[in-house]
Amino acid sequence: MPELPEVETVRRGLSSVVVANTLKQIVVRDRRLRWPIPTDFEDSLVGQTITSIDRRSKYLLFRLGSNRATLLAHLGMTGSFIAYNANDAPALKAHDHVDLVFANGVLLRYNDPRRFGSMHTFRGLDGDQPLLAALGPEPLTDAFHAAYLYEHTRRRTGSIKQAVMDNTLVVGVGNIYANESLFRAGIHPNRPANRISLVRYERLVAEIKAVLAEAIAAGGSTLRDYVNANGEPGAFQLNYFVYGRDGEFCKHCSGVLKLMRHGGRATVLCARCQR
DNA sequence: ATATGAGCCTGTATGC
DNA sequence: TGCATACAGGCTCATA
Repeated sequence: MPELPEVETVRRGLSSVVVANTLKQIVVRDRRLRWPIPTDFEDSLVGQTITSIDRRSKYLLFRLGSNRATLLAHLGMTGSFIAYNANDAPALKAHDHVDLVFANGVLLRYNDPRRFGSMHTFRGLDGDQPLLAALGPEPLTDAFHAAYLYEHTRRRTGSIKQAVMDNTLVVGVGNIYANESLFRAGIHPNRPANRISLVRYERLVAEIKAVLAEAIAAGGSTLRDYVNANGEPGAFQLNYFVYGRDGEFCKHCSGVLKLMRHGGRATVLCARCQR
């Protein structure tokens, strides 16, 4: 399940193979993603050159050369982009929904069993895109800092776990990294967001940045589906303190890790280390 | 502004 | 062995 580190790893891998290359052919086998792939999708891409790939939250933004447009893609829960040589690409598998074929022989294949991902092109500013307009700051930039988080949680009585996963507050912190950063910061996931001091927010922000940066450095986490642009898994799952470890021992105090739920999402915590 | 829950979707794991 | 069920959970949308 790609979160920010996984999407960033994909972005880097894809950039090295498609930037400065021109799209020759688009094959859409199934338009039914999170939203249907628009019928003008293929025409808006053929002949376009990728100038760069950016990331905003967990969205990939393929910048197109001549018409100042952008291909906006989201991997959802189970989406993957894998780069092949068009000559020796493997046989089609289930859920290979889209192929992007480049003039230099690169084939980008999008596979997404659960079809929670999305893909469409747009022209104009990112901020005019409804999917991007309301997003909070990027966690790895200076715009995301303790005072910001403190100020924007003064009226939030809901749990800190749900707050850090709210994309209007900060983007890119999914369930896994929310669990990990709260453990690392020693904050109980149930704690109301407006009952956390600025000092503790400084710790939390530092841990969110650290865990995301470490995960990117490890090539992301692979639990089941995630692979990078070369089809390879990440390694950060080996460094989890709490996620998926309920019933096991806390790596700090050896207490037994507890399972609870926030908004239907699994939360794992150490009740002794997190207050 | 904040909070909650439904719904999207299929593969995998579990229980009977 | 089959079948039913729960779960995984990022995201948007509707509702309060």
